Amino acid sequence: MNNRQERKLLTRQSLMNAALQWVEEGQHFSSLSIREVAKRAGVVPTAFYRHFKDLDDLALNLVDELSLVLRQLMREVRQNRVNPQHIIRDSVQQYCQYVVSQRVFFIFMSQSMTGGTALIRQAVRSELQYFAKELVADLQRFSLLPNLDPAMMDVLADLTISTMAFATVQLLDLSDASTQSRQDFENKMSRQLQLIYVGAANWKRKEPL
Amino acid sequence: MNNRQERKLLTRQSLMNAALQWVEEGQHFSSLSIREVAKRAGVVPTAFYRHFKDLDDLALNLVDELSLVLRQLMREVRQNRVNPQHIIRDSVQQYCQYVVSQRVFFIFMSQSMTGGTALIRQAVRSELQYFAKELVADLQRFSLLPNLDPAMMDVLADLTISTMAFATVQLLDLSDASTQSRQDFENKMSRQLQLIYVGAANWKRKEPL
DNA sequence: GGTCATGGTGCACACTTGTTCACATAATGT
DNA sequence: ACATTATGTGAACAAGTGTGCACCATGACC
Repeated sequence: MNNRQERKLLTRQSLMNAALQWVEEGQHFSSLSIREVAKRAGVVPTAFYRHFKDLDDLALNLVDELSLVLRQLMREVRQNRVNPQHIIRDSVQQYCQYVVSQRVFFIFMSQSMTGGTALIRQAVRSELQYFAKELVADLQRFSLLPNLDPAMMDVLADLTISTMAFATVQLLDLSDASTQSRQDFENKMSRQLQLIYVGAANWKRKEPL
Repeated sequence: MNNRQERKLLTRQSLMNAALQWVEEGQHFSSLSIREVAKRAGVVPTAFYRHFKDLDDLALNLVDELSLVLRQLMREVRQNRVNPQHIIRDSVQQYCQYVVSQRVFFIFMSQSMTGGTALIRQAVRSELQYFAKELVADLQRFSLLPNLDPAMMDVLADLTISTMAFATVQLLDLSDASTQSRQDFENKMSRQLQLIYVGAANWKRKEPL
């Protein structure tokens, strides 16, 4: 047979995909069992232990995959940036499309933010933090919003991420998948972000607490 | 013995409390079993069926309880409103305090937004919708933000709720419970909401999409 | 006071779960 | 070529799971 490492990575991937399949079917990750994931991966239960200590371990590796997915998302959105007049609307549209195409990862992310072990929540949160940091970097790179001091910049980034994250949950749950309601949703999301950035643009340094 | 109905309500409440206890211990609701909840309620497993069809049924009733908790929260915050100069900061502070005092309900809410059955997610979401509606009503009652048309008013309300919901998740997870980090958190949350409402105040009707 | 419905009990069943252990098989290193 | 070591197998166990059933005690009702 082929290289042994490759074979190992292959079944390992099978296990991770099996877990994702589980959450894609609407089940919660925390109700997944070792036997179930093994069965779906077409492997005997005990083989699981050759790859992961337990399901939390597997989840952490899924977060790593999620991390890659998020980074690619950022790259794509950054590259396709064209007209600065429509940054928000265009970014939102691309974002939504990406979420739909990578649905299962974002479901997993949503579940893990409130679901898993403290460690897993921590891991997901730190991914989002990274996202926020990048956003701040972008805003500074183009010298947008010079009226915001660094602290407010962080607040703005966190708020942006928070809004996107919550919107993502709703988008994933959008039962009516018609083009119309998708469009409505994107409009609403754009409006929300616009509201935030109008606020940022009009922020005065000395705003009281 | 006492009235039979009372007795029934009592064990029913025991079951619901047992479920809450489970999530309070950091477990996810979806990994709760009938036998476990029965054991914690000090009752035999089959007795469960005298009160609920299954665990989803119980969860729905928990959402009803959650509903009451949320309504009381609104009432409290509305009553204690004093200085309009500090509405946001004061409301945030009261809100955070309430979340901490009713911790378990908000954990359950967080879990259920991304966790449970479609039906349960729906139920929780509709509670939040109600919250948003009330917020809009308040804003209109005091004729604040007359520059916003009804559609933008809804956007603003949704955004507010979204921000609060996401912040709640973080607050519940705040490992460091020191007064200092609590204070920092409340400040950040206040800043975020201020940003939003500065945006709302400066919103022009004709803002492009 | 006798009947009945209600809510709780205990047992039973078949099924799933995590984890162990001895074993097979085939790629790898020498 | 041979010994080793990594990966997957299968049986086995004790524990936990949902749920059906017969039962029983007792408050409710006429």
